[in-house]
Amino acid sequence: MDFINHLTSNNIKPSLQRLRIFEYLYNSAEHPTVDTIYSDLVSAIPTLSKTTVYNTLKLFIDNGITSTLTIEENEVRYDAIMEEHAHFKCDTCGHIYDVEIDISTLKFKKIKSFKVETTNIYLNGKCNKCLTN
Amino acid sequence: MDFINHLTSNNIKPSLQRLRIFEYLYNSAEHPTVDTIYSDLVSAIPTLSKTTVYNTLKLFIDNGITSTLTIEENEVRYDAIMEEHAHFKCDTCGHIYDVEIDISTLKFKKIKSFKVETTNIYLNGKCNKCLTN
DNA sequence: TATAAAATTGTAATGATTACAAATTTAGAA
DNA sequence: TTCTAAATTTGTAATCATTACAATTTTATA
Ligand SMILES: [Mn+2]
Ligand SMILES: [Mn+2]
Ligand SMILES: [Zn+2]
Ligand SMILES: [Zn+2]
Repeated sequence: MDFINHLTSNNIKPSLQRLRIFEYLYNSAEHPTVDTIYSDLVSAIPTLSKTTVYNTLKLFIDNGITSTLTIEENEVRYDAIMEEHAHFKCDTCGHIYDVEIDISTLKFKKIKSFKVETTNIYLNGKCNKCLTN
Repeated sequence: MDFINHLTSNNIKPSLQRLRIFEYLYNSAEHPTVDTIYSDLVSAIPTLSKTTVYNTLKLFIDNGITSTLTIEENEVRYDAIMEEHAHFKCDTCGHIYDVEIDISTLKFKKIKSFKVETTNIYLNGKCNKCLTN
């Protein structure tokens, strides 16, 4: 993944902050919150402001290279993987897993006349790690 | 629907406030927010406090007769229909529709070893009303 | 270099939710 | 019925994530 090119080709000027934030988000499997992103990056960018993290994520979202996850109310999480997938949150360890899903298998009744643009699927339960412990 | 019996059989003493809040929620198709619930009921119960609305909804959730909807971040919505169904939010008119869905048709890859306990499905798009206008 | 635009930063404001203690209501014993 | 304790409701203050906004810094370009 060429991050500079990815930002540039999505009309985002690749400043240091934007690059680091996107790299972090893309490489993290954690679907981090703003606080986590800020905490983990502030040592590498000592001048970083939390406002910049908010601003930057909003920019990413507006330009279609990041999406939000509200699997749990009161905590917004961010995801730089834009390919269609669902999310599974383990009630025990709290980890959020990506789940591959074929949305075409979803059979809705009675909404043929609606135009569905996005589909969000959130699962809760116990992951295999927690089940075998 | 016998509301008093519904509350009682779920270990909730049916006070006036609890009854009115549950009735309102059950009869509303709007998936209302705390603010809407409070605003719409305060004329009928002039002493009603917003804290009571929060407390009561938490009680309903803990006792399994209400669930939350976080289809949009920054606004929590409530639903007294506990039968499995998905939600569709129209981007144009903002209305949230119930959508019948057969979750058994969902085909996940690679999570056979996970134990899925709840499934939340949120759709966004345009409803037929807004499409034909 | 000089200037304007863009980006970043820090602080204050907002708004939803929660904490908590006081007031009121309810239920049961005497 | 009257008294007392528990349950419920209420109002206010605290918390915390997010947003607004103005000041500062950086970048681009003439
Ligand atoms: Mn993901
Ligand atoms: Mn519903
Ligand atoms: Zn787990
Ligand atoms: Zn509509």
